[in-house]
Amino acid sequence: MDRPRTHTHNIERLKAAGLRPTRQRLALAQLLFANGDRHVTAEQLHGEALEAKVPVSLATVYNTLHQFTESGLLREVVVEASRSYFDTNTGTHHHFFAADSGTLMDIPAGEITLGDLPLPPEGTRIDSVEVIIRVRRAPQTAG
Amino acid sequence: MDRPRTHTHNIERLKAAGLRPTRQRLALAQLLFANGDRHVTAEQLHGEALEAKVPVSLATVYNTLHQFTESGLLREVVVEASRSYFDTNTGTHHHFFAADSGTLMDIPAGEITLGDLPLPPEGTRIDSVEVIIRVRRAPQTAG
DNA sequence: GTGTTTGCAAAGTGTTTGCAATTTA
DNA sequence: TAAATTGCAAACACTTTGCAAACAC
Repeated sequence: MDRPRTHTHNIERLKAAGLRPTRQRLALAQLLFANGDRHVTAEQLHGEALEAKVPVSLATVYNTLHQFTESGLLREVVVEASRSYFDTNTGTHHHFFAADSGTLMDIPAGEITLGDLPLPPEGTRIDSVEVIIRVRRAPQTAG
Repeated sequence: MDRPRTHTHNIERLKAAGLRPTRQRLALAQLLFANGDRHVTAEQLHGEALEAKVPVSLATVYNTLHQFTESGLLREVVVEASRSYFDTNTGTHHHFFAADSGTLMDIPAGEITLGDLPLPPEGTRIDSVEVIIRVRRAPQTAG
């Protein structure tokens, strides 16, 4: 009972998304939404759930991440061919990605100015625009 | 002998990259670089090679794509969590991506204006900046 | 000849799926 | 109780790897 507000909030959140607030989904929502914006992989979240003494199967974590994404609670970010990242920030924004460490960092939309966009190919319309700035450990500031 | 120039060119290209111009690598280079900019997946390229009566194993296609990428002959584009795309255009540019059809299209760097970029996180430096514009089949121009 | 490259088939990774048991409403 | 959800384990797609045979120089 030490965080009734967040708990209640998450129940609302799930209900609003049309998802039954099950023990597993609530626990995952807790991990995802309790502390601000996060970027997680399925494995990561699964690990955290187990640490938090919430036994959830990896399959359920995957299912839940996808359900959350479909409901607009999460956004999927594709930066690595191998892993999928899920971002709790669903608004328009961009990312720094450090392949070294597998770390994603948000860049608020306002920090990048995009001029006019080119017209999309015939018969299509723009769905989203994302800027990915790949960074690497700086060897040294100077030689 | 119907395209000695391209053939020779590709031999040079491979040698310059420090790769032995083997039958397989030459054939793949032919498919990749003969007709302007391309975006291919390993499976696609493998299929094309077989069609062109050049028996290459999928493993070799993967190896070759990676060797080409390491040598700077190709660039890898990450837009889908499942597949890897390889782009023969290694210069700075951006992409339209139609998830529907799995189609990637180049956007010349000049067609997108990026204002000042935010400072990269402490201890890192910017490696690349890419804009991905996701598009979808337009339902209709108007309702 | 000698070292590189190929190709097969097996192994690996992250992810998805089928289905019985469990849980929610 | 009916319908949704879970979890296991098996199945999956894509990719990588080990090693003997084939090839390039």
